[in-house]
Amino acid sequence: MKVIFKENKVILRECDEFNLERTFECGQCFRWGKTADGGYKGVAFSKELCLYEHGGDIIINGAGKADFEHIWQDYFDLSLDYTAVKKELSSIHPVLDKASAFSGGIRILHQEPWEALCSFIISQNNNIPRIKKIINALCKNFGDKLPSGAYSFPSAKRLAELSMDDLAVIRAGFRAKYIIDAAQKVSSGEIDLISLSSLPVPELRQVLMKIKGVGPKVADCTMLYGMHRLECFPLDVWMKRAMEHYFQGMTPEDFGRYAGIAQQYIFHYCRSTFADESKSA
DNA sequence: ACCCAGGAAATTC
DNA sequence: GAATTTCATGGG
Repeated sequence: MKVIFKENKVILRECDEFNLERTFECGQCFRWGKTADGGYKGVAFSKELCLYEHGGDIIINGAGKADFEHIWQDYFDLSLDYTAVKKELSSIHPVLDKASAFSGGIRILHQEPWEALCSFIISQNNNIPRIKKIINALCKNFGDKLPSGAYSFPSAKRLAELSMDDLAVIRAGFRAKYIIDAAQKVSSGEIDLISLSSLPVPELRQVLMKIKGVGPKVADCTMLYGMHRLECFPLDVWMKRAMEHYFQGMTPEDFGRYAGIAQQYIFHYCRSTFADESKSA
């Protein structure tokens, strides 16, 4: 991959395995959306960015060299060779081979730990359009206004000050008390997401689950999407179905060090396949 | 009116 | 302890 810096723009040439739509719409993040001109715009690390695919290049609009090297290279996981990852996954199971080939271009974003934790608490027993709506309201009401007019994701410290009444405007329902508990534990230092993120996965999972509203699934999503622990394999209703259908007798550990990427490939594959079945039925 | 939504806590058996 | 019910809210 070649990286070209141009004013406030970064161009990625010969960047394999980066499909914007699949990466942003696969359910790992909730603050990116398609623009009228076919790009994807979103906010992360309190900065707004817009990406385009153009003639085989990826164009990152709104980032200079410093931010690219400090934030976005890591955020978009650009140093991992996904072609090699796919090859490694393909040999684990025939269906995974199929799912990997089908779902090329998905990258696991390295989001901020607090944003991932908070977002996946909100995601429980919920659907993606409404998750996005709630998070959007959360940012608009309690985040900081950026120069672009967009809003940052509010810090744990900011949310820890809020009462249930304050938080009612985001219409999070029963999840509101979980958000406040998480914000208090994180901002007080009782659960220090940064220093914890080097713990072994099983221990880290147990600590995260001390937060109200955080069970195994939310904990694993936080680790996978917010701490880049690629060996995590969140088991939701879709994945449980997939495990019964295609991977009987296998456990998340059987998917190896890139289990989280495998999980995304399988998720995308299953949803597309089942959606097609219901269309043709 | 009824059903479901990338779950987890509370309750019941 | 494992199975079931409840939890707010909005969209289809």
